[in-house]
Amino acid sequence: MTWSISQLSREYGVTLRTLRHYEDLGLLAPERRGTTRLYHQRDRIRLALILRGKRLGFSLDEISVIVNMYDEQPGERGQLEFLMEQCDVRRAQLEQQRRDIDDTIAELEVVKARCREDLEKLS
Amino acid sequence: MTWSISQLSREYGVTLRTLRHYEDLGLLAPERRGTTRLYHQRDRIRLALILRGKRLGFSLDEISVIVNMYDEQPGERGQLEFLMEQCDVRRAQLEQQRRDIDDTIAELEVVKARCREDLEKLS
DNA sequence: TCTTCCGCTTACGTCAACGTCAAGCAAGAC
DNA sequence: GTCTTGCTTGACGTTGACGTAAGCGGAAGA
Repeated sequence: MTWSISQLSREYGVTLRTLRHYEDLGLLAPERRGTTRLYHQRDRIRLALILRGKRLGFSLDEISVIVNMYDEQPGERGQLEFLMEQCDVRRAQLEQQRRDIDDTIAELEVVKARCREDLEKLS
Repeated sequence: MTWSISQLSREYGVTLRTLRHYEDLGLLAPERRGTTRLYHQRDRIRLALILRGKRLGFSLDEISVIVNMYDEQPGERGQLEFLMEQCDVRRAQLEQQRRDIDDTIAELEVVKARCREDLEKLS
């Protein structure tokens, strides 16, 4: 099962340009039948990872690091230790982000409560 | 108690240019003593909100909307309802982000576990 | 055969979020 | 006085993440 560039584009809500751009950056590497791109399941998974990274506000460079972490081959000791370190760094960053999110949600609820009060005074 | 631009800059780890840029966009509005900027507590709070928004990956335009939500005056019914709606929209977005974070953290743990296994095989 | 879709590459354009000078003012140190 | 330090306002430069043509190729339908 493979997909064309426009099928993938429609399905994930991104433009053709975007998909080609990600390829230029080495984030995607679809098969080629002649010059035409053929996307496999592994490309879809990568794309999903990329888009999730974007929703989290990471740059494509950072995303590149992250998605490549998922399919590293075993490698040598130093590299493995570096990879684990990177995991921890990302994790710390993500947990900070989650705290930020919780704080923001809490504050939004305060704003809403104030709105409700003001609305009641108006009626 | 007030702060100069370079004090604020040092404290929050942003450049002078950035602070002036935020002012150009209407995100900050420090007092002026002559031409010199004087930042008050309210400016510090706003800056903290802005930076938190950035950590969450929002654009300065979006951040502008959010921080201005915090200090809207009561206003009329339509506006209040719109504001509450905006709160819900943001909240939904933030909750999606939290799910993304949790998924990513879980996957990072998988990567780390694989690393640990590979390391053990090496020793 | 002609046109109409895809799809391809090349390349310049754009927008956000600043970076990076340049040039100038004002106040305190020497 | 002048030198340094800190602040100011332009204004052009840069980087990331694409947008937007322009121009071409191949397959498929009228």
